[in-house]
Amino acid sequence: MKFEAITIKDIAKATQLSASTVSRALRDSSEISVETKRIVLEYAEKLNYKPNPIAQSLKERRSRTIGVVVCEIANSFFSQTINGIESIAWNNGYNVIITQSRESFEREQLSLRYLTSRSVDGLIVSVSSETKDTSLLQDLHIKGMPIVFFDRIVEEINTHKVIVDNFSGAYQATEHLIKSGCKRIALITNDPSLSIAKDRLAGYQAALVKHGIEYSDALVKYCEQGGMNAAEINTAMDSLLGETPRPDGIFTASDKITSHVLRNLHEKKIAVPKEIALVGFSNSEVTDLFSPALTVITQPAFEMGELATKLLLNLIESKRPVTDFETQMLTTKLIVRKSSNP
Amino acid sequence: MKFEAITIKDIAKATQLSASTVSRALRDSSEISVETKRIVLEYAEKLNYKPNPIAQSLKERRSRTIGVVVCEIANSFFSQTINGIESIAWNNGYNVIITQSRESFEREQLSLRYLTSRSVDGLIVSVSSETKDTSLLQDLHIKGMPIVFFDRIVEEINTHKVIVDNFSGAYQATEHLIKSGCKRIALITNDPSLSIAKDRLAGYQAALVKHGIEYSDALVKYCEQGGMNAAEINTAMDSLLGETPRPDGIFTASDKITSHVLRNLHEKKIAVPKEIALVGFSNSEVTDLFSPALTVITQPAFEMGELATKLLLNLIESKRPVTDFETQMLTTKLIVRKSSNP
DNA sequence: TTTTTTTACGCAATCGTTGCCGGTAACGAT
DNA sequence: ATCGTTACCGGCAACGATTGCGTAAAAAAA
Repeated sequence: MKFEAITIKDIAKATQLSASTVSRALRDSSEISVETKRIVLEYAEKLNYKPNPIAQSLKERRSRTIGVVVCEIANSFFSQTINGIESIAWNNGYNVIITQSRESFEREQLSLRYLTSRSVDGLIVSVSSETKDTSLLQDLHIKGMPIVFFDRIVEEINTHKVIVDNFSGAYQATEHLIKSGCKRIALITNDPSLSIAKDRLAGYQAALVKHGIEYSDALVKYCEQGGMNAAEINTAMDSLLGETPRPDGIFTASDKITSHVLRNLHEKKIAVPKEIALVGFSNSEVTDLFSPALTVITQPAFEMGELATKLLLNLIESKRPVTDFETQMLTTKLIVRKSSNP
Repeated sequence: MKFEAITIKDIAKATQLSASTVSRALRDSSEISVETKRIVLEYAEKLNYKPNPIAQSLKERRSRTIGVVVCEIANSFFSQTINGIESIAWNNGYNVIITQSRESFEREQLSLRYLTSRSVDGLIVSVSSETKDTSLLQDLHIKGMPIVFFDRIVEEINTHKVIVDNFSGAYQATEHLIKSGCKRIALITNDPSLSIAKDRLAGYQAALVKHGIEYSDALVKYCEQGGMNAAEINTAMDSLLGETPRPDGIFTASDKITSHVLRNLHEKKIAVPKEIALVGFSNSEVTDLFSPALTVITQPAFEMGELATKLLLNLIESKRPVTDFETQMLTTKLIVRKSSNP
């Protein structure tokens, strides 16, 4: 079952012209007479001719397609980012192919290989929490593949990056918990190898220091799979709740972790915020409906997607190799709700 | 800035063979000697050769790409469906291009034109709530473009379809509200032109009839934009709450509508389920955390995506035109929680 | 040894589009 | 009459991979 589109040759045959003339007429070349152009355009219009982008890609050695690698589409932050990416890409005639690693290094590698073999013109990447080995990305970067990182960036690769001020976001969240009266604040975050985990940990620590609270390793839990499975978070919670004195506040550093932690607290019938206050990174649009309504740090996800795409298109369409890369840092927003208000 | 991949010609030059021989060696043709194959394969392996899919597409007149049109990625139901679509597509060496209409007919048309001009091999579509004119889709279908509809299907086009049993889902939900003691049950649903809205309305009505409750038009509200903006839902709610006697139960027929309605009830400080019970279609993974925990009808979104893709691949890879189409109907699941338990 | 068959490879065309070169006709200038 | 210009258009080649056809050399059969 095939869907046959009409080609330049069809128009050439019908108009008794050569393919090259038709091509030029369609591209409004000055070498073609007005009359010929009229005939060709009329015919093309009638048959609803659309140039075959595959043939164009082959000829121009570019696909007008960008590849996106995120860990999970069904995650508010990333789906919002993707919206931003698509909006800019579409406006510039670019196509977007989305892949997800589901926090698996192996799947990420497969995605990258797939996308590059599919001849994408550039990549927008947020790495998985399993990704320690960045050699493939390095390789692609060196070979000239335009890459923009966002959110979970790879520090050692020098290219455009889009992030939020994770340090200050975490600082704000932690400070807010302190000001709400919490004395022992736990942090549950992603794998420590991730850039965002490092920055958020630093912000958390800085807020503690600032307010004269002693930092304790025992109150910081890392989730290697970033909350993909509940078990990981439950283990972390069990450990935290075993501490004496028990934490009276938890700062969670990702969407999934935040909701899993709240669920865990519900299951254990621990009152939020009365017994334990909760503040978390989350871009979900329904956290105001949670029980209790969640205090969250949100990221300008859509804007991040837009920005990353603009930067990528700059790279792709730059005539000469770019060596001057920038890291754009946007700001987070703290939305105070009940979960942090004992 | 260009990323140059290695081609068959590079291998040909290096091995002193012709491009055709290299091609045949790579495809393990019997016309090529074992020794030559070894040399070629070794070299290809060393340089990490990957055939250029664009060139292959041009030659084979297929892109191994499927286009997806949904109204919104950042919606649990659709993002889960997309996960299902991608999993099957990838396993079969197919690429997925996702587009969103955001409930706009115009954007949907643009998406369809874009995808077909991009030479996708087939389409998976869930139409927008604005879509009354299906002529473009009809046209594509007639011209031989393989199409599979899911969720919001187009009844008048005869092709494969994947849906859930919306009638019985709505029936269950409504009956559950009745059994929970509700006497006046309102329905807030999508634009009535949508297939799912019709089926869900019918299920709602059937449950009322079955239990001897009179149906009233005043208790049914349609949201043309399917809950894309809160205003639409607030208007519907104001109207419903103005009824006397006021509804004591609401059945909401989509993800977005459900959360907007709950938010509206919160704002109006109406106790759920005490004053008004709430049951809604939702595939969000956090409705158990809502205040109160939501009773929901969930759909097997991932499976729907998988199934739709399998059906589409059947169409695409079928040698002869397919005339025998099927409509696969999966079942919904009612998850009872607090919001319906006065 | 001669003829036939088999093996193993190259040539050229193809997919749709476009850049480059070349060619022709018309026209004015010399 | 000859040359140069300009306007307009066609042919060829190429992008990378694939394939039908042709053919030299090697092997087998006569």
